[in-house]
Amino acid sequence: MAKENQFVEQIADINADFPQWYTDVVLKTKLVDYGPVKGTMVIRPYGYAIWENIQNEMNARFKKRGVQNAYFPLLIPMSYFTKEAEHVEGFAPEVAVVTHAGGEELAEPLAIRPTSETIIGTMMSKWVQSYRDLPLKVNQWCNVMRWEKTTRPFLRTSEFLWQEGHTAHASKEEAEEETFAMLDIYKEFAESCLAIPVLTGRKTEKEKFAGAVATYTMEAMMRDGKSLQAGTSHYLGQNFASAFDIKYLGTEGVLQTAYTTSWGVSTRLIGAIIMTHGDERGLVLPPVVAPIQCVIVPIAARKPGVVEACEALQKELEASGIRVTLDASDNSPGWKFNEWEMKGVPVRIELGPRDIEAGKMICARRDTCEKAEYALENAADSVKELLKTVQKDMLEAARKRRDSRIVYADDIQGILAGVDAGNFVKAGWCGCRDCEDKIKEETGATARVYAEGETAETCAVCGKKAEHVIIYACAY
RNA sequence: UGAGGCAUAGCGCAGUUUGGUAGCGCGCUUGGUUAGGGACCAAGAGGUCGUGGGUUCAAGUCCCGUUGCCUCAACCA
Repeated sequence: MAKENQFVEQIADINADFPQWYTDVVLKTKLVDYGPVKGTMVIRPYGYAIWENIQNEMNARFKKRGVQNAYFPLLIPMSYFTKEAEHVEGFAPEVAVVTHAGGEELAEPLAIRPTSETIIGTMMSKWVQSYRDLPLKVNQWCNVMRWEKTTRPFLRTSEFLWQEGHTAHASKEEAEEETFAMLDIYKEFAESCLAIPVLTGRKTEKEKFAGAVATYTMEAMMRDGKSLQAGTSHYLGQNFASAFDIKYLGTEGVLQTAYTTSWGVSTRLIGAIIMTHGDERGLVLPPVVAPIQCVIVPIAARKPGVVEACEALQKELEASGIRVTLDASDNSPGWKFNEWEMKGVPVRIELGPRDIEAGKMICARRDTCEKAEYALENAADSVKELLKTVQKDMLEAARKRRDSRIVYADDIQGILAGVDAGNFVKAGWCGCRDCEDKIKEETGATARVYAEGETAETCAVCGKKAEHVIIYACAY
């Protein structure tokens, strides 16, 4: 019992105090540390490795769609922002501005990018002359800065890392298709790599990106029932192309304005992984992006042959492409079990004299905490198979949790009761802004996304005919 | 930005009411022992008490300011 208590002291009880659990976990598993400037975080190697795995998976998908990586400057002339009216209004309050450099006040203040539509639009206008230059598809991995009031590691920080893709097209149809295709890629990525089931669809006018014609989102349900916007894809129409003069000569020899899109996901995805899969023992990382997929814990390491057997197994797993670590530290096996569980390593192998004697190993999976015996022969195949199973089961478990917590409501009390109980709530909406505002005001929930293809009789607020079904939830 | 809470060794805390030489547990270092869910013994190292000012013979403790963090609310990926 004393040992149980010791374990509990490490991180807050996930059921009793989820926000504290989150903070404890991200710090204690060494994903992040706080930076010296308010709202900044240091992404430590264990956290950054997750980001690198995310980047690798996404880059492969982007490149398949003909998107090339590039890099645009951090500093953007303030005047660029004023060219698109809605955009500047939306971002002005949170832009950090450089006013001095080289010991002098600058003639024109420079914005630290909160997003790069303006500078990329400017460059695109230079690069696009002919329909032959289209479509133009670039992506950049970079940092952006948004001066937020309240911050939390990964979920909301003053500076964060993301990718932002920007494309320009000759036609509306093509640009819209690109917008949807990227949303599909995000969804497929979230589900197959992060094991996070997402709801995708359009945002309301109130919730859309400043300057977009339409914003499409993927929303994920966190353990506490709140929704996290995990990625967005914007159809920008000709808003930015007009403002930044992205024009081309078409096949008819007529000058035309292009259509653009932008889309992004951020390090917030790491927060989504933590809050979707985490449990009372700490992190549970999906194998595809886990920095360490498998840890080998030697039992009775001093007995002859144990270390050698563990090293041989490590080599074998490494050779087959598994990210494996051998924990050869002096800590007791029990200590290591807890430590690696807190760090969310998907599969743990226990290997001791008994197992070696019998030609076996014990594999414990992190998602269910089940242990099972496997033959040491073909160990790499068994571990690979197990990692796949864990990945698949994590998605299924998350999907079940989420689906059991989507409810319907007819009125505002129903929405309030639903979100208070940690649900996503589907309800009819007449389409007017007043009703949307009223829900926010009275329930704290916001319209996360349109429920495509669903119908309802009446608006939950005003009782008039419902034009849409909306998924409401409290959001991060 | 509004309301509340917190800040003392790497981490978690006591000490503040009533001012009087800086404490505890874990971790860390060294040596020895250690088999499967946070091992044990022994000896050590480690703190200008967030920060600036004030009161006092004397401040972790009292007074004023300030910064950061946490929770809730408003704004946002």
